[in-house]
Amino acid sequence: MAESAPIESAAPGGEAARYRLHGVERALDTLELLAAAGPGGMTLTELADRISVSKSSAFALLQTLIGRGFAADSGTRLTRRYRLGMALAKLGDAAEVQSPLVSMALPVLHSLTDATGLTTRLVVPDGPYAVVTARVDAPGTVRFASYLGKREYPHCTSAGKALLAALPREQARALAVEAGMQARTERTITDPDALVRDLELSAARGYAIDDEEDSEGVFCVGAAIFDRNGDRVAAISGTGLKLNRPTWRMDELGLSIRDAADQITDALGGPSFADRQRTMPPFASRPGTISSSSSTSSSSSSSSGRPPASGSGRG
Amino acid sequence: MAESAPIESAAPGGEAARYRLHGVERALDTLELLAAAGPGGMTLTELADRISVSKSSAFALLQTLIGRGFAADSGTRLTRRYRLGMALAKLGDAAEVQSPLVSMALPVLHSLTDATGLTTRLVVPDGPYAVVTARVDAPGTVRFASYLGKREYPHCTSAGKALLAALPREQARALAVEAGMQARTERTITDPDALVRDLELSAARGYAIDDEEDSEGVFCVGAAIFDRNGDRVAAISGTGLKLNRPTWRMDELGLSIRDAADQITDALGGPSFADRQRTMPPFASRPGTISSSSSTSSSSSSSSGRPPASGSGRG
DNA sequence: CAAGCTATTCTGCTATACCGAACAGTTCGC
DNA sequence: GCGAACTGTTCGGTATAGCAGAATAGCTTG
Repeated sequence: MAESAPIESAAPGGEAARYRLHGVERALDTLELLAAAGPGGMTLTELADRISVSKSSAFALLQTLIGRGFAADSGTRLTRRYRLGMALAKLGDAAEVQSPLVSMALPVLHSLTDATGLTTRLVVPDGPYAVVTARVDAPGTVRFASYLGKREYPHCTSAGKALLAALPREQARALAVEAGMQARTERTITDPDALVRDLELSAARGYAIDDEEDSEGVFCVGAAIFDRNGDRVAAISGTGLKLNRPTWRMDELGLSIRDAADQITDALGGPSFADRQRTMPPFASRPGTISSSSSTSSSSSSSSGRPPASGSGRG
Repeated sequence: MAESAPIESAAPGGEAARYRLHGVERALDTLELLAAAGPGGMTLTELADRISVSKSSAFALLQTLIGRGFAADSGTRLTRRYRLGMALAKLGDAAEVQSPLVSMALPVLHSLTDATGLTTRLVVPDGPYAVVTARVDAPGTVRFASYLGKREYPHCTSAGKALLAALPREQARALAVEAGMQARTERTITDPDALVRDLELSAARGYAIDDEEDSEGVFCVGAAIFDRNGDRVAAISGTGLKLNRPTWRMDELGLSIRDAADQITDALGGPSFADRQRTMPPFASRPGTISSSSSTSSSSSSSSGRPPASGSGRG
């Protein structure tokens, strides 16, 4: 309609996506939507609605995905529901192996779980949050519900606090406030000043503790991982039931976690705990400009590793 | 390393591909190619060659995948290599949860590993082979290299033999021969008649044993899982080091594996070991009229496409 | 038995995403 | 130190891939 005017689509917002394939994006949308749908799966019309395409397009999409094992269907014509296919399990497994960070962390997590009996996790920062990237379940007993990709709060989880404690004080405070500092249990720290004091302690000893602050009866301890620039790139944490575990025991576990994190930091060429204590005063405000964000190198979204609208989003 | 022979069986479609989206298929090709590339990843031109598209198309494809976290790149302009992204780990995790079979099997595998100290796996049949679909690593010691999607041989692995032993005699024999019955160690059974005798024993006791037949120093025991039609749909297996483990111990473990498999079979509404012994004589040739292969659903290509000339009999 | 939902099939039009070729860096060979 | 040769990146024209919309078929409900 009207003049085609192929001039500059002038898309408001990010134009970092110059070479983006429309159809492929829809397919990825579909996969993520199916993942979010849970075990129940979704119906075709529901999916077509959510990704804003016609039913016929969604149908073709699903046929393609199913033919390759990336999706699966069940039920009869009227009761049909679509879910993810097992081809993705294979790729997900390969992705973990191919990720340098995960492949280095997994053996450490395994031996940590063997030694302590805790469920251990690797998380990476995403804005204020910590997203679970790898996990090793503890044997026996209950399994903690932590699917990969889960976003944990910064103010009430050990991994979140470990990541915060590796930042300058003001920045850590700002991130925590940004995420809301919502009360999860009676012991959740909801006051920014109290949190800052807790982070100071965490930075000084090299590990953070969540003592039933995120979930009743559950504690966890976490420590950050640093790259060769001294920037925090991840954190590991160990989770267990508070039952029969006195407080002093958590500090003992904290040291194990800190050592394990240092193993990975060392493999990355980063500074050990002792190094960090020496070179950078714990939790201090770093001199100079803090934010440093706006550079927008934009050559490609590769090296930054940060998705366009990640940090401030949330809503 | 070590050409484990069975390469892809990915059905090129040929039929039922009426509503297939080309662009999406290329994206999925890319992902599977990257997965096969291993930790080293691939270069752009290499990938463009393998999927038969121009470099510019492959570039756009990768940009799209990277923008969504489905792929990742590293290195500088000339040293750049592409690999899978961590978004796939999240989806793979979700796919496991959504798969009814896997979600039922995982708790069983966990407790089996807890109880026996073995590394346990869930496999599903794919033609003559058994592909690993879920896995629980044993604590400590060595980890056995078994990525998800690995195809195991029918004639020299416990899971493969357990699946064969759930078929009519002639069909099992044909499948094993089709897969080659290649010698993997000195103890590998390479004679079809000897294998059939071993399968008869396996069917009678309800579990199969691989005693260093696939890998030196490694044993495993496996048992099949049946659906409500009495068809084998999967198998579970436990793997351990032969070291210090006498033969009679393997039979003890076999009973545990068989019981665990029966738990899953029961959840599926299938016949227990005792039921099977009663209704169907072990490893007998079924009368020709039984609709073993052609399952009822199969409306679309949902159930796995089997390679054309597989030994499914009936023509 | 009809109403109302579902997944499928079909067809034409348009914009999508291919290709080929030129550009721009970086690392080799000599 | 220069050029050859390889990488990834950019750009436009063009055919085709894949979109929307409506019509069909199947099942479940009242």
